[in-house]
Amino acid sequence: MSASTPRRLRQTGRSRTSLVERAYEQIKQRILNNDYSPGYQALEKDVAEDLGMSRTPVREALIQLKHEGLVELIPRRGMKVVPVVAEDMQEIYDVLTSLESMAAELLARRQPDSDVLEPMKAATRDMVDALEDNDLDAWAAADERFHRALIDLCGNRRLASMANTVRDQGYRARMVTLRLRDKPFASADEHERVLKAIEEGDWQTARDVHYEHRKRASRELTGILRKYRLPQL
Amino acid sequence: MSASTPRRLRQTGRSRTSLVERAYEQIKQRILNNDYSPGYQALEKDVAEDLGMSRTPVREALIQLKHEGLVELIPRRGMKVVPVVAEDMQEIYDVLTSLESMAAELLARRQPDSDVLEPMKAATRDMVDALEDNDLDAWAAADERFHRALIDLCGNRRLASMANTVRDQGYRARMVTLRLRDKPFASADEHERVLKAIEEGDWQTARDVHYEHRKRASRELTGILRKYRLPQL
DNA sequence: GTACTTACTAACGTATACGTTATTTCCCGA
DNA sequence: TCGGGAAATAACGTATACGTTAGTAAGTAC
Repeated sequence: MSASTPRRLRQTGRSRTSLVERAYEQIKQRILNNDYSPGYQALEKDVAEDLGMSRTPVREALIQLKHEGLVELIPRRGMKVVPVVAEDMQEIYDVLTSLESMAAELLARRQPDSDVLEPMKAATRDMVDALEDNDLDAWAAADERFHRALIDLCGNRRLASMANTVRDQGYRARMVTLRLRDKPFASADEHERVLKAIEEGDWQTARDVHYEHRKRASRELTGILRKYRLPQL
Repeated sequence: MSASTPRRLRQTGRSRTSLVERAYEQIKQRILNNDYSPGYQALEKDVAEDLGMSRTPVREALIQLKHEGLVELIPRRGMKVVPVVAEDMQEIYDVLTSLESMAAELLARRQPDSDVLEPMKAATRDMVDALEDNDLDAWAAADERFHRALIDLCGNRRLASMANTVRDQGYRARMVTLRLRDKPFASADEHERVLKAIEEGDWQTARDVHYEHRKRASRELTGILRKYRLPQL
């Protein structure tokens, strides 16, 4: 009523993104940034207030996030940020191994021009540089870029969408374990071997090397989760 | 008002499944059964009337179906059953090849007891019998059961969910092409080889044989789509 | 006759109201 | 004091109302 309560603050007119999209992005960001930690529960109403909108767009965004495995919807208890345990991480990495090695195969089969692969090459170079600078965050970002580029370039949109979804599920765990693991020296080298095979059109090798790359990452990650007894991420 | 218009017909009390779930199942069934053919468009309101409920649960069901790639949601035009063209089928089968061959590998690695594999064995036997009886529908159903069982038994729930989703996307095309292709003699034999490798714990062979199995099916299917110039399925 | 503008219509996006149901708390009895 | 039941509360599921926007058609001007 008073001047301090600006009711009807609705986005009049020029909103390019719907409230559902905004709710989706913001909730997802909060989960990935650990603002909503694993296990965090909140009622639809509270999330809606948090985001300054009504329950409806929040509900629709939550349905999507449920599909992506980031939240669980429990009647009368609201949404819950699903914790990822070691077993989940195993599942996630097995799917990533499967989909990404197929992506490497598909990309290699397409015999892409050298410049098409530039994003992957640049990401790999950045990984080497970041490791020399001892900048783990930069390394992780570059590693993320490599895998994202591989997926984006493979030409299979369904595969890309699924791989991105499942990669997001492991994002928090990768961030947490980043400083608990040994220096990731092997990755850039493996990336270069994948790139070489792709450039040569040797799709079997591209697939097999990437398969081993992800398997190794999986072993490392689940090993750390067990070693440090990390209950959930 | 009159006795012929039973207002408040709402599911009072004992509804075990929510309207959203019912909407989801029914719309999906109609799509897979071709009651809603590829390209079919309908407004939210019309679908809601069709199912005898309001727009809200229909909307929420449609959001899920959009995520599964079965419908597209176009503002002011309602939902559209997404047609699957040859290129989509290639994408679908590449993903299936990837995920299912990983499933075969995972299952083989687990060294399952022989009786665990019984659903897959029974399905394979049924395929042989159906082919002898010249019963293509029974063959397709048994083939479907084999692949579903493989996915269910592999132990990776994320992989299973994704594989099921993408398999549904190809369902209509498989049904349509069932009678356009040569008799599927090879499949049961390939299934038996996968089973043998799984039982022996030879996960590389299980993976590779299943990979080739799906690749072959993919070639056949996309070949038929091109040969018969099937525009969309 | 064609093109542009304007007005009307219809569908969706969002908010909100309402009824149902699950959960929790309190009270009573054993 | 503990357990069970009932009532109250709170959250969700669903329906519906409302406002915005896009699409369409008609009319006018050039």
